[in-house]
Amino acid sequence: MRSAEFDKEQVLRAAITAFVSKGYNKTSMQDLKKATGLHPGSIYCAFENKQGLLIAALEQYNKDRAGEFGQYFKGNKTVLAGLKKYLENTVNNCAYNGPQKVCFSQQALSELTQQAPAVEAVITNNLNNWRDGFIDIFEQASAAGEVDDSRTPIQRTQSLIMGIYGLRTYAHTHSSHDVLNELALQLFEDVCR
Amino acid sequence: MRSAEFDKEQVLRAAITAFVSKGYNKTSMQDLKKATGLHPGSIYCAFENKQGLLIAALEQYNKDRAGEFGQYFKGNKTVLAGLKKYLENTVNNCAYNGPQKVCFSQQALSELTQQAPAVEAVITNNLNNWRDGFIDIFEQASAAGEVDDSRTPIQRTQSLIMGIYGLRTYAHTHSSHDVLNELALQLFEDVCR
DNA sequence: CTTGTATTTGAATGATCATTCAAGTTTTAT
DNA sequence: ATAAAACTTGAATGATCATTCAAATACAAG
Repeated sequence: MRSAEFDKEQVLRAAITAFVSKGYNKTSMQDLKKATGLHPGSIYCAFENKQGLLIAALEQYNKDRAGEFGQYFKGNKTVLAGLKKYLENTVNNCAYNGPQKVCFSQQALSELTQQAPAVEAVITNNLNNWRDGFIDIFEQASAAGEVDDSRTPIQRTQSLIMGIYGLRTYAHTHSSHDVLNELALQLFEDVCR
Repeated sequence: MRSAEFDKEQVLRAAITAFVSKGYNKTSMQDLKKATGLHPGSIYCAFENKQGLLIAALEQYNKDRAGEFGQYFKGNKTVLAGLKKYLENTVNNCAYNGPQKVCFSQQALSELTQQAPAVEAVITNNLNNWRDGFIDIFEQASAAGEVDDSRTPIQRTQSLIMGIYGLRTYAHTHSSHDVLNELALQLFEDVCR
């Protein structure tokens, strides 16, 4: 009996950074060793294999993002003001030149779609949680009369998520902060109209 | 002096299918040999290396898509009717379960962003051509009075492209034909409003 | 302190991969 | 017909990779 010497959250966040910067397939165990400080054997002892580390990292990412999500919807006059802030933050992340530019879940989804069911399951779970958060937001906005009932919270959420996906992909080629801001604002209007 | 024995377009289309089904990194030369019928040496003789084949394939894809693009905007009563058809086709491709589900350019962009400048340049060129096509469409629509001038053709194009990116990504997890259709219709309305 | 158990280490393993190359084949030009 | 040039073949090469493993280390319980 002996407990692990490393801090799991710290290791997983380091792994996330490594995976995001090169993509899953191009990130070698050596890269992960450098990033996490864990030797290959330790990684296998703790996470079974490389894919297990990816799954654990995706789960950590989900946890982190879920916590972040709540922050944007506390202490605002209106629910929609929180959504606007959330979108501004998304734009800033997209326009920022460096790692973490993309969403880890979205990146992994693009790379591993239809290739690793276990990974896809975790990602789908992540995205469903995210979606449920937005549905809740739009239900609140609807109850507060901030949006009318011409579209259901689910419909608005679907359009919003689609828009955010698109915004992130758009940023891959055109990362002008101004254009992205304009697009995000238009998305906000279209979704809340 | 001797001309190549293979049909270049045919080879490149086979390569596209191979790349799309596994992603660039996971597609081995053996996979490409099987898909194209070309031995490794021939591929290197004709395309320099694997990345050269990818670039040639992306250029072929661009050509094919450019031809396809025009088809959707010929013989319609209105310009916007053509756009609607185009979006319907996009939905069908997304909902279709199999290879070619995703856009080759978009897939390669996600996988190789900030890792292969030569590849990124070709993709950016592809996407710029695509964008210019839409700008032209919206200028026609504007001239014909099908859309007002509350937004410029460029702005409408940016929102449309963002939406299509999002639609394709959305389809990765939720490929219900009905939901995608609804999303596409809403996108159409938002962009043409 | 001792023993059992779990983790860590880091080199070894075997597979896979992109690329090269020398020999063979086909075409073109003379 | 002959030679030169270009393409094809497919095995060889060397690098890289995920994974394994045996030895070393550290912890917990008795």
